[in-house]
Amino acid sequence: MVQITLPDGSVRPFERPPSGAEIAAAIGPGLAKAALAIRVDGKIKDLATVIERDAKIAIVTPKDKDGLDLIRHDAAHVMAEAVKELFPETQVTIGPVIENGFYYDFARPTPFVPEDIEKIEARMHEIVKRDEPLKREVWQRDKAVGFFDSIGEKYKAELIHSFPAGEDISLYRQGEFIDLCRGPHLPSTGKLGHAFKLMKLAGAYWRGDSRNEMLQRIYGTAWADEKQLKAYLTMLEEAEKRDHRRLGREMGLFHLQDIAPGAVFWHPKGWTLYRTALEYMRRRLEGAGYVEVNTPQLLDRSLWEASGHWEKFRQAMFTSEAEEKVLAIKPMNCPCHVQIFRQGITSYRQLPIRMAEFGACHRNEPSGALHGLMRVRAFTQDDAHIFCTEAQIPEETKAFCDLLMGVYRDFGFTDVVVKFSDRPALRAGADETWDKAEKALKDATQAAGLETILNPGEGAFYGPKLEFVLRDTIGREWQCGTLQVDFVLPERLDANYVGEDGNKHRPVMLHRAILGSFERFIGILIEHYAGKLPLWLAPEQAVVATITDKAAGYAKTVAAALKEAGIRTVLDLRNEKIDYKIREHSVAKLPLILVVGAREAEEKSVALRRLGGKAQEILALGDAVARLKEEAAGPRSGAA
RNA sequence: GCCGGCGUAGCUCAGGGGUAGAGCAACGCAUUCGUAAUGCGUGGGUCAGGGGUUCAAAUCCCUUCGCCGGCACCA
Repeated sequence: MVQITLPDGSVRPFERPPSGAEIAAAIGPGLAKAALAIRVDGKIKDLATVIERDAKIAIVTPKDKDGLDLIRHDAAHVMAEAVKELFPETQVTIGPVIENGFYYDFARPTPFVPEDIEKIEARMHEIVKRDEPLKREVWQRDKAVGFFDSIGEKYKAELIHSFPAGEDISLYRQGEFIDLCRGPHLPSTGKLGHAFKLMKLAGAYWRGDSRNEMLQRIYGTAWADEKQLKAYLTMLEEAEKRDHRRLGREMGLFHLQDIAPGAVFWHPKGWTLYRTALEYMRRRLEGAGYVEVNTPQLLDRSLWEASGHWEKFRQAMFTSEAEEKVLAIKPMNCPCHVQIFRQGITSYRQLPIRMAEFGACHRNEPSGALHGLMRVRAFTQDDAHIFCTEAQIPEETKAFCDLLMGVYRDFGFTDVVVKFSDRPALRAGADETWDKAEKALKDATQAAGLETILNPGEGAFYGPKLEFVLRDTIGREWQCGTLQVDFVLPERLDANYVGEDGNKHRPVMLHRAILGSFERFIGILIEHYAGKLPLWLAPEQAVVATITDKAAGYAKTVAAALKEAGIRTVLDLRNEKIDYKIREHSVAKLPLILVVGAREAEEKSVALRRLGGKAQEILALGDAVARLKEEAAGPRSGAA
């Protein structure tokens, strides 16, 4: 007698040890049909698993997150089976579940071409129709290695070699195809259903190492039903519509050009947006007790040798020559800031010094990494270095976290994940120093009311760091802010201050940024808002559009009044129908349209229409200006 | 950097050995209009760059550059 406890707490006795499928059938025929796997005391197993003793179980269906993962995992296996049938010379390697789908990496002498993908997908649907049962088999390790070697699957054999010795190996058989896999799996290929689609073809290195051979990866997406699949595909289309590269062009913000890979040509509107963000940051930093500096672009090689960049980051640095000297274009501002710190003698009374620079940096990013504004070679950071004593780390960190969260809020981001990266295996500095630095960072984030996720061993070699990740409207994550504790650079570049005791001491440097690079952050803003920027950031905030020439004189008065109030205003006096003008300015995502015709000119009013809205609001000119001035001024928090 | 795809007018794209095309945009003329596209007309090209095959190349081949999707990288 086996007692099976169901999720609702009820207990069912079975005469003989039942399989998962039998339990599902005992509960009901609907569930039996939907059943994909069984959860036994919290662990997912094949539906065929026989439950030998009393247990708490749950039947896994496509509605579970786990069930969906099973579907995706099986989709990968079915794809591998399809590939083996169509292209028998191909070797299979690994095929995991990923967010929204799955992939499988294949090894073959010639890469797949896009038409192959269609054939593979069609074959997958056939395999689902065949409804092949999946059977788990447990093999001895040596036998498994021998088997995979014998059928020419050397990657699988290599995988088994990397598994712990003495462990039995599980294989799953479906039709003619047999694959190394931990499982669990669906009972048969028919359970996969047809809500999947192969998405893209890509190269990927074996075991993620660029020294290894490149495999052919096929990505796919898979869902519990057609409706979910369609929703996902629609979401991808929506994401494409908010692509900052497309919107940047459509809205006339910037362009990129072959003659300057990884560098941005900012057009007037884009530059206005950039400046608005920069001036906002400048105001916030001033309010938070920072001083702003500006340092050279080209610096002698000797500085970079001293800082350690020449040794570690040479390949990412652009260099130039002048009179037989090698100069490097700065990839970072920090060594320059230490130079300013070193001028004259600094007293402990002056610390902390918060030194900010909107410094233009260049990094020679690999060509394949470049991506619109998100990954560029020339960029400007909202960079600052806080020179302080060890004792000041907690309060400076707390103050920084507060400032950062306020800034994100003002830009419209409230969902922020904080990652805490602690000491890496290879590091500089004594363990006691690390203890102090890590504790200080952690305490300070707590004091600032922030939860952190541990990122073990991912700190910089010179100190622990915090990383601030924003989540945008459609759920994507962007790492923007950072705070790094650095004991090394002050040492290498010989920065000192005179302490209370009259002796020389090393300051600690906190490297910190909130937006990261302006280029990238503006890209994120564009995508977050799908181009519909909040009023205070919009490059053109208002347009005054006339209905007839008769209102032109008055329209000029209205535009002048708005400009006088500091609102970025354009005037549209063109001889076009008002429908045309409204459509054009709406497509351009201009937040405020003020329509004026004979009636408004007569009454000294405006008809205000907001982007996306249908209704118009008739306001007296003076009221409109006063109200819009207030709205367009932007966030007030922390303003200096 | 690596694998695959792509590069034709400002944008979106058709054309695939024999005179370079469309829509939108731009420009001109007419229209003076009440909340998401008025009509007619005009101009616009090193078919990414270089080399080759051919009587003839946007088209076929080689190569360089750039872009796109991944991978690796992201100090």
